[in-house]
Amino acid sequence: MEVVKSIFIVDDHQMVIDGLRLIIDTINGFDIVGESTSAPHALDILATTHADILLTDVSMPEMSGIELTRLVKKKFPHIKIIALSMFSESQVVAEMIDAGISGYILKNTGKQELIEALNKVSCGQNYFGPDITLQLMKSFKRNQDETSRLTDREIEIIRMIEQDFGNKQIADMLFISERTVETHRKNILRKTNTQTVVGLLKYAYERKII
Amino acid sequence: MEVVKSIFIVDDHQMVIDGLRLIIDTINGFDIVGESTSAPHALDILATTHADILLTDVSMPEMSGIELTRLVKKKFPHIKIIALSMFSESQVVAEMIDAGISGYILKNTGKQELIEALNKVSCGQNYFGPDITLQLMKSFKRNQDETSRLTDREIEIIRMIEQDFGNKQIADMLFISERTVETHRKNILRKTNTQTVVGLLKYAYERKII
DNA sequence: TAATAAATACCCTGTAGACGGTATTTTTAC
DNA sequence: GTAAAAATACCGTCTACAGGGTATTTATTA
Repeated sequence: MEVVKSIFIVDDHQMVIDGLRLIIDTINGFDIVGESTSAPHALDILATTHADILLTDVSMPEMSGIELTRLVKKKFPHIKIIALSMFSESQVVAEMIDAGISGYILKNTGKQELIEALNKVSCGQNYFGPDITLQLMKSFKRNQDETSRLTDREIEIIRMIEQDFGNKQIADMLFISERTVETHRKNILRKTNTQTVVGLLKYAYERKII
Repeated sequence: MEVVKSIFIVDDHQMVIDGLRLIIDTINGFDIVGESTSAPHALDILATTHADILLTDVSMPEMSGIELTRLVKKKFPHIKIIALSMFSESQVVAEMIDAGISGYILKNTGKQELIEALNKVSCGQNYFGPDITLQLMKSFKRNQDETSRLTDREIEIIRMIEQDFGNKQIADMLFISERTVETHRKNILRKTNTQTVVGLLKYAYERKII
């Protein structure tokens, strides 16, 4: 007898959830046990609902898919997570992988990819669409000599740079030395492979870091 | 016998045009003689259509309301122009006034304002909604010591600064001296009342200059 | 045609920040 | 408990650019 896997869906657009339901209803072996348009809300429900697989959007208003993934993996490590996204930004994909996802699929690809992902993940494997893999390869190549992931502190400082604060001001606000801010700035520019503030901000905007 | 004024509408959203039609149909003394969702297209039609009043959107893809206004005023000086906009950015309003509009109304205000504007403008007067007047007053106060309108060249340079080009590069691309770029940059910062590139770009983004 | 605005150009000064190091403490992870 | 990652900190150099002038040529407009 086949084991039916239970799925929980989180996406801030109800329409997307409905679409996923339609697709999943056509395949055997999976059962949707819950849904939510809000990540924090989903966390609450998951405490009282048994789910094997969590399908979650990446960009959501209250809480990003990355944060949700981290929290779910912490509280319910047995739940496998598949990320759904409109974009294949390698920075985001990398963070999601780091957060513990088992799969990442693009919303604009066909239902076949979703089905394959569900099957793979449900039997313990990972699934990343061809586009994603390609992106990751590129990104890896570009950053093979650089650990390019920005730290929380660095992102915090990027946000302040964007507010047009100088090193002195940032130092005062964070209660750290101006030297430290300089170091952070230096590391940020190196990691993002940019040379000036303007280039950095473009980089940040493109990757939706700020 | 009342003279019926003919109106031409330009807005890239057909929905807005339809809404305006509904409102204008309820009032006497006005007749819609044409419409277009494209500014260049509208210019063509106006050559063969008699219109007294042009209702135009401010932000449109191919050609902005400002450009359209300038061209219409040049080719058909008798046509009175009323600008429609979602925003009351004083910079934009000022440019529209400079271009030769007779009225400026916000899209989110009631139909009463539109009717009043049409009546005022059709008998040779101007009409600017209370919000607009307020904005202009503020702006005037802020810039009374500064001629703050940016020139075309200056905006061109802002766009290049945004692309993260240095003074040297900009100079080369525009075939002018680096000194000239420095002067422009200086004037831009003075006019926009900003100190750094980042501040300038924030200013530009807020006012939708770039 | 006279006046005004815009675009062009040069010079000098001071400083913020980009870029090169090195190094210690704290936090996280295994 | 130890290794790795992140955050902290300092130093020197050098350049791009902000900010202060002044001035000429080229539209534009009255």
